Amino acid sequence: MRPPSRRVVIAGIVQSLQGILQSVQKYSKHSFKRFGVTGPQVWALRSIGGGRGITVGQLADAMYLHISTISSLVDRLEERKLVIRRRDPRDRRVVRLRLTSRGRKTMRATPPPPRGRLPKGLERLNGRDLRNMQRALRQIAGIMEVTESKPRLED
Amino acid sequence: MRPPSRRVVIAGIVQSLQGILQSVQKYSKHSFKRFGVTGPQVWALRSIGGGRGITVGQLADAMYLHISTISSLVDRLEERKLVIRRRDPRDRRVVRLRLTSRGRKTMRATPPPPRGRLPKGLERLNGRDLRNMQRALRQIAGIMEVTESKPRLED
DNA sequence: CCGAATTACTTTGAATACAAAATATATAGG
DNA sequence: CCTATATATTTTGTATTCAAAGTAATTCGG
Repeated sequence: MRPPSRRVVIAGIVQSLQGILQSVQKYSKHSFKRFGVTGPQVWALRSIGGGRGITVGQLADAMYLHISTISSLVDRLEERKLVIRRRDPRDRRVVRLRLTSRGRKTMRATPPPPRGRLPKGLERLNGRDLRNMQRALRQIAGIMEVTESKPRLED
Repeated sequence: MRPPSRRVVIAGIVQSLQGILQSVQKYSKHSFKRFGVTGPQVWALRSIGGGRGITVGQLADAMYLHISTISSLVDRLEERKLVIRRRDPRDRRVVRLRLTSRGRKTMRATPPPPRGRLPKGLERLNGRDLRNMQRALRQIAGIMEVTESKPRLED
């Protein structure tokens, strides 16, 4: 039993990545059918959570998404009475978000979405695996020429 | 100078992955501004290529996308006179796709999109890095619980 | 204190992506 | 032959995503 050829390894890598990209969408559809909320919506509910009034911009940072994406996502959550928008009286440019009781119930009922699950899952890996993973992803990012979006290290 | 903490490494990993996911879209926007075709469109042009009449279903397989996604993508390519749809006379359910001369010109003028660029980029890595990468992506896929979409190894 | 710049968010517009329903054609069974 | 089933594609509907333009509120410089 000889080791897999470079070609096979490369094909496997491309496929894994494709699978990761799609698992996000697959989860989303499945979640919508079962619980009535999509993946990003679940993720947003969890990010808003019990905290008292995360802002739209903070939510965008937390989810690594464009503010306008969050804005329309929140529109839908608000339509479904899962979230409430409230202008901050001190700085009236700011909108603060809170879960309704329905929102909290939905949040508790739905399993965490793939992207939300990742950090916790990584906790269980050892340091060596983590460093390898970081290296690998940086290499991929380099090949795909990612322009470092937001260099915030928060440590 | 102490080594980065686990937290920082994990944050870095999540960010890299997010960056990879987004680089696809970023490239697409950039490509559209510069060349008038988006990433998936470039990828489709290349997949159709010089071959004589790939079908819509085959293109969906090649790009790992849903047929309906391809159908509307081809709509846009056809509107812009980059592609021609032609019903197969033998089996009139089948639609075969070809590039127009404009389509070929556009294909040659645009750089390959991220997802198309990945396999070639990986060629330049050494075996150790490739194996590490495969391991890393499998771990991530495991955490995200990817349901193996299409087990086609083509080797 | 007032205009300019900045900040926070929303709106608009377009592409991508999937699923489900609809359409059209082909094949198989009786 | 004709109906049922299968296959290939399109259509419809919704969500996600980004960028750019627009709106409203705050802050800063003179």
